[in-house]
Amino acid sequence: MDASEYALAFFQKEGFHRRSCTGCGAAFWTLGDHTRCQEEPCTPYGFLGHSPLKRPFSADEMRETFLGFFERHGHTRLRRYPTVARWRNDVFFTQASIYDFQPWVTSGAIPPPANPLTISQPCLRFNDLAEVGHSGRHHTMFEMMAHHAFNRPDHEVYFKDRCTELCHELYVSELGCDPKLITYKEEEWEGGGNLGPSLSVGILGLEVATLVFMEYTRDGAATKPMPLTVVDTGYGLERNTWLSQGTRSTYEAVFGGPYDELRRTFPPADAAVLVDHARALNFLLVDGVVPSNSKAGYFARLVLRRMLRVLAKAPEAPELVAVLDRAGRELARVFPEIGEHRDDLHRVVAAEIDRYRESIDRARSTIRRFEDRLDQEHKHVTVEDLLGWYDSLGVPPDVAASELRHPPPIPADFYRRVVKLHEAEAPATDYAPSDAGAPDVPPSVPPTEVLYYLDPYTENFEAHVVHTSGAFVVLDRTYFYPTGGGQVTDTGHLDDRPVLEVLRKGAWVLHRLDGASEFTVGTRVRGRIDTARRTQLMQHHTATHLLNGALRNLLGPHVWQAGAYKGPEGARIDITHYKALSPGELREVERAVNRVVREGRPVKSYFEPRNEAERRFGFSLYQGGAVPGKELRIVEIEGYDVEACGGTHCTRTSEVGLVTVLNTERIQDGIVRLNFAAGERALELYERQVSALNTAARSLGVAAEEVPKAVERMQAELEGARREARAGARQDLGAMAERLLADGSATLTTGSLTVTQAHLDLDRNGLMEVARALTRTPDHVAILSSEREGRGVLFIGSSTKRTPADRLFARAATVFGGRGGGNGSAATGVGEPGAPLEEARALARSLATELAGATGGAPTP
RNA sequence: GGGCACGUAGAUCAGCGGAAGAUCGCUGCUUUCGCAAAGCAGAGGCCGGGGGUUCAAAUCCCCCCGUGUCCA
Repeated sequence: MDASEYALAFFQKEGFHRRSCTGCGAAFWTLGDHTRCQEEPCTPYGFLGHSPLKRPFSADEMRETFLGFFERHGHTRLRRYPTVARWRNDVFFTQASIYDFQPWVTSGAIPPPANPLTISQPCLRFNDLAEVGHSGRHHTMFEMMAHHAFNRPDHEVYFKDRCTELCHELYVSELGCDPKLITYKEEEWEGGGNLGPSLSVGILGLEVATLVFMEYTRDGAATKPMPLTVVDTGYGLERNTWLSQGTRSTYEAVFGGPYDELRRTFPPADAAVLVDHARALNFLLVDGVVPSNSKAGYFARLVLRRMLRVLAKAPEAPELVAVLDRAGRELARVFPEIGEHRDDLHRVVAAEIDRYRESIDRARSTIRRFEDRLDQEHKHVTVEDLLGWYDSLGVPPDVAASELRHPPPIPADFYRRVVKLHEAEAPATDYAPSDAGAPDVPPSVPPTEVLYYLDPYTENFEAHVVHTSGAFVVLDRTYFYPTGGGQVTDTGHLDDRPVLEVLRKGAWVLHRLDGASEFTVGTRVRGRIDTARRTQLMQHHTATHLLNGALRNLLGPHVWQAGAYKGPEGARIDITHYKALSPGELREVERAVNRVVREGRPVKSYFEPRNEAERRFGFSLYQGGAVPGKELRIVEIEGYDVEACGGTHCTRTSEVGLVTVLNTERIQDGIVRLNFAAGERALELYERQVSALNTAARSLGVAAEEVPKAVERMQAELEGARREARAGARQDLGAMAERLLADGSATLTTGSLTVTQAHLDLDRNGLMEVARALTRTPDHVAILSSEREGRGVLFIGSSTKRTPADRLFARAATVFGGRGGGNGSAATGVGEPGAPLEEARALARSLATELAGATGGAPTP
């Protein structure tokens, strides 16, 4: 990046000079006479014990000071966004304040909620999990304080100069830092296809802030200016609080009381892990993450289990919920939503703790059995075994070792070796935009005016064609609803041409026809919506909100919508929940929903400023994901459910008609899916089910209500009959064996050995059963053959070691030709077509009598 | 999203190419005034589902389904 990028007028005016750090070589700006940038490792921490700021700040004070400062300087204060980045599918968590505005605001698709703005955004990062507690400054959850500005060519808010000036003023005037202590280090920033200059702000060894200026887009090797430039700053709340206090670690500075209390029982590193994880878990849970084995839920499980493991180290340790609660109370002062869900949060945590205990108990017994087996072979458990158990059973190595009589030493790099186990695996799939397949629209085309919010019942309208591309048509205005928010596309007609699909791309709505568009730009067209389909979609969408509301009421506020689909044939909603729904819960939900349907409550859809809406309804608004923009579209079912939603809805709940939940399934750990239908479709399905039930009742000859009982009875009968048949067959085969024994021509007794041989009309299993019956007595050899599909089948059983069945078979096989084998007590095989079965049996028999130490008579047929 | 482990009797599990097992629980009998206990006898299995390989599959291979776990 060109050095001129950093030659800010602000630096010139204030008299900063540019130096090259003798440590890392990077260029930096300063008012002081530093030869090195004021960041670790070039400069060691110099604030421990004596802070450069005017006074120590608590975390709450620091946050308020920061936000207040930027408010006074023309910024709008925003409430935090959820820590779970539901509006993005490339990441699970909000990892920086700018994530709140990606991709829609930063790409220019949607205006920012305020401009400029300031926010303190709780962020979650799990990459340095192992460092937490040890480094003194790593956290899984931290707050990124920030001021952002979004500049359009026609509306410049501020950029490098003003941003740096604000930052400098914050530290110097507001926080009382000696201006000579601050260095601004030049750094190139690049991410997400964008790049720009950035300044890293260092004070006495600590990087306290980063100022990033998103200015260019990467286009291969070349770069081009962005139409929208972005000021992206980040000031770590924890670091700045630490700076102001100069304590040994950030944990003491930030966590105060809860940390000190835990220090009475735990060493510093463990106490830090507990307070850090407790804070992260509070946010995760309140934002609707249910612990599970994959995706976002796994991280909740991970931190929860780590807490349990740390707590297990001390016998007098508090309960996990107590630690969680203590952290929650601190947070609730600033984030009231955390205090509101306490009881529900406890239920979720209790369920997860139970699961962990069960899981460990299971693993323990597996480990014990494994060692028992090894003992018999005089072997011991290896480190590889421990790794395997951690990976597949989830037993931490110390727990496993405590279970073993001869544990291997646990290597220090155990967890690094676990990571190695996973190195060769395929990476997670990438972000795929939802408008795939739609062509780009030139920016000169005026944005589409969407009318479906004005009146969702409109069937016919007129509009002008403003752009066409292949089969796609863009109108100046449209009532067609494009696929989005889980609601599928409208269909209908433009003049006589069928509209198969409607997509949203940026500011435009694209109508896909059944073939190349022949419309010319400027033509007036008549649009007609397929209203039967649209009505069904609206019913499904409103029913989705009703279900969501009912589920949250019944199960608790940990229930969040984790996905939804509203099609013409049916709909589904996925919710976060820690166990499968019982039939009773399901019935209750269905009843509650249909009661609200019958009540005919108004469904109000309106736009409202986001801060106002958030203040009134809280974060549960964002069931479908956080929606950027100054204004939110609110869909409110009076007294029941409120969500930010872009879909089309009925205006009264009674229009939904009927909601029937078809079934539920646990689609993954922590997520339950409800398949349902509403309106016409629900009736249709209902009718179909009733008619199926009636048909079944008729053929069973019982009343409809009796069908379950009748089926149960039939199943029991069937089971009994099958058992009888099996017993009968066995008896028949037993009788056949009796007859063979009674038939002198089939058996031959030589000394103590009895040989029975015969050709029967049975399959291999039949031969086996007869042989089994015959060899129930000791010193018995059974040589049985049959023919199946033109090939001879031979089965030999022996109840004495003197005449091993496999040896007898091997002898028979010399003429039999086929392949087969077995063991001492049973052997079987299939012969070549036309093999002499009789001779084969005779050979086996003569060997048997020979082995029994006696001479046999002539073979009998 | 990916890796690994596991699905066998009501429960917990063994068996890992050659005729489905153990322990507990259950039923009956013996013993007892009765219970507990002991002894004996017995019932109880689509070896998760579907394909394939093989003379032969609970066992080996592939694909599903379910559960657990680790890693993103």
